[in-house]
Amino acid sequence: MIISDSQRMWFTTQLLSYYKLSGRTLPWRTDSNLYKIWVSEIMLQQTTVKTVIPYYEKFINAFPTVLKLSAASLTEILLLWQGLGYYQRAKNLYLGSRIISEIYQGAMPGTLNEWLKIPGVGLSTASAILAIGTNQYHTILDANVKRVITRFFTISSNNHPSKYNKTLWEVAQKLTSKEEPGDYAQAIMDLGATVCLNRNPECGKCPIHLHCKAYISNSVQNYPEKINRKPKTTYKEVCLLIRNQHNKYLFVRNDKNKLLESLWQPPTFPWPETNKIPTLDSINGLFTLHYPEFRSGKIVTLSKITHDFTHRTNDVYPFCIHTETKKNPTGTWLEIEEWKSIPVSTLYQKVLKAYLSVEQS
DNA sequence: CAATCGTGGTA
DNA sequence: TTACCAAGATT
Repeated sequence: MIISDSQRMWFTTQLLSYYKLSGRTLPWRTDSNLYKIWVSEIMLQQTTVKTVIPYYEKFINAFPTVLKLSAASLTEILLLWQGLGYYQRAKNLYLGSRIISEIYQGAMPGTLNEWLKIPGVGLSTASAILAIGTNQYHTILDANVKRVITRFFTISSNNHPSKYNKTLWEVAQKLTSKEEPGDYAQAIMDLGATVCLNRNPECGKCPIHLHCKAYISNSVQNYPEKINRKPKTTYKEVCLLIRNQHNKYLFVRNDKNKLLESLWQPPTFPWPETNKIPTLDSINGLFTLHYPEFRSGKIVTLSKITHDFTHRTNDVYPFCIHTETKKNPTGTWLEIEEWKSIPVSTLYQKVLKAYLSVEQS
């Protein structure tokens, strides 16, 4: 793809004046610094601005500097992150804050290679941080940029995803403003997020639509190409609300599975039968296998909870077990409403809230 | 490198 | 209701 200097100049000029005129006012754009931009960029990975804003405000309020963040505990951080998803990001921010505090003495890194060593920071995020934070000449390639440039040049993958991605990086780089790379990065993201929308783009409001190949050929809806996803599978599990003689419930931290790792939840075990649902009688064998110390006591069957992830559906079959154990298992005993003091995923918040509403009725 | 990792919004 | 998708990185 050949892009001349004059093409680039026109493209960037249009975007920069668009940004100056109608760029969004966002929390991480006011009273900004590299730390806050880093936090915002991590939160915004695969997550919409609207969802991020309240999380960002709470996070920066609790951890206003990288040193404050590095002095926190992972639990404190996950408490503020719960419900936002992709929890490895929170752990990476924590790890990164420790690196910056110890290796860089709290000074935010100023080069691309330094940022690329921070966990969770890839090429696009590192470039965004430096372009926006320091106006260094770096190119970003996020979903917004991909949407804008695949439409503008009608770029297709032709079943060569690797070559496709390489082309996108090259085009994105050739278009990047050399004078104002920071504003340019924010301009093209604002355009993608508010005008060049995935569905129902508002091409009439677009500052570059007159030269947009997809607009000219009336094929905007064909770009970018849709991602072929694997068919979603259903995963069934039994969830145990284990209640002891002090009216406390057992919570455990997920240290085994990558999904929802480091978050807390009631104990669970997988339900292997695809076509049968777990019942009081049928869970007995597996219950004995997984939690022999809690075999005694009454068992109450609760309603199924379903939760959709991107790649699979979880069907959770909760049971409430009454037990009188003096053993101290791995985990912690809490009053049912005390789950709010530990980080819990949206999935298990659903389970707990449903149980609580049944308990009260 | 294709699969994995969360959640809420939207059509 | 279901499917798709968002300021991607990692393995």
